[in-house]
Amino acid sequence: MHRHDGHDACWTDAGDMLARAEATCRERGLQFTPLRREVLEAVAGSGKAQGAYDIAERLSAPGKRVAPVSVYRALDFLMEQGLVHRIASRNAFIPCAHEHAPGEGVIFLICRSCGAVDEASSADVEGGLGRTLERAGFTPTRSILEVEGDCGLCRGQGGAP
Amino acid sequence: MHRHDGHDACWTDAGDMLARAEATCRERGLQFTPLRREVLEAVAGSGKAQGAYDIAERLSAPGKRVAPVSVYRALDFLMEQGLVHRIASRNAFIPCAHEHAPGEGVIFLICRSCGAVDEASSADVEGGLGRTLERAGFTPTRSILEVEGDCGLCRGQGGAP
DNA sequence: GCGGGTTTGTTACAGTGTATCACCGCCAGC
DNA sequence: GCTGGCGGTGATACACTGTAACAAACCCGC
Repeated sequence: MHRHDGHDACWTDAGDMLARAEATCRERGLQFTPLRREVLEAVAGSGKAQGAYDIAERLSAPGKRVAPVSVYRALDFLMEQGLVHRIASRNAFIPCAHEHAPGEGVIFLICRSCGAVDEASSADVEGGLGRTLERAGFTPTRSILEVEGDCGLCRGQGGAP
Repeated sequence: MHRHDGHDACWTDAGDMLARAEATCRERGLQFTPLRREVLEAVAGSGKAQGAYDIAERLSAPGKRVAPVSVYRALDFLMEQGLVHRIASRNAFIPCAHEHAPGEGVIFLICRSCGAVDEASSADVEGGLGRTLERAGFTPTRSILEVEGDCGLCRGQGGAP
């Protein structure tokens, strides 16, 4: 399981992630274009989940506007490649913190104080969910599990920094 | 656990639900106003999850417009009372199909063919999730668990009706 | 009746996401 | 070299989702 080691060092190194993204795309014969790289950097640049419009604003500069629609396209691509996750309860995006086994479920732990999003996984939860779905006669294709609360660091500090 | 017994009879009787809503509000000293009743009926009237704007449109008639903002307020109230659930992955709302034990987690099973949303709960999943969160040092306040897939009926029929 | 709280109506607006078309760059094939 | 296709990007417009702010109506106890 992935654990916080500090509010600003929550994610794996940005360099690692970019290298992994590049490798993944090359391997699959897909283009890791400058825009896609910048969007991934922007998503990873903050410890928090980023909205598409936040990303667009962050990438825009006087004389170089990045439209939200471009950001959405890049995000769609990055999500398809499993490099970025979408947080449905926030309409926001986070970089994928690690490689997932194919089909492995992810649990998002969203801190309501500092806004950081941690990823966890649990065979325990998955097993229980699988059994529950089977009992219900339901064949899953995708599942979303998001938990809001207080991360250990924030609780220790008694609130947001 | 709640089970489908047909595409059009998925929910508990609308009458039951309205009676329950009325009782809940009376018991808590809250008003079950005509608007709130209509919104609850509209949410329950279709087997599918309804968007707020769909509900507004459905409640509007020539000469009597119901604005989305009013629907949102009614939905907020109904959600606070636990009479309606929000499906984060769809930005849509469904009636609560049964009484939940306080603090009990709910699993939403969303059929991608027929759009019906079933509710399930599982002590198994909750236990596993609780242990996982504890290991992560995370204190939960709210959790969302939504599974998309094919319900038994649709899979049996090989698709949407 | 009056004051105060709650509910609803109305308008305006912010935020989120998609459709559509045009343009560019690249590369295979002639 | 030219051309035609294809994926990526830019740009505009638009639909959908949700909230803020204020006014009017309503209800209830005094």
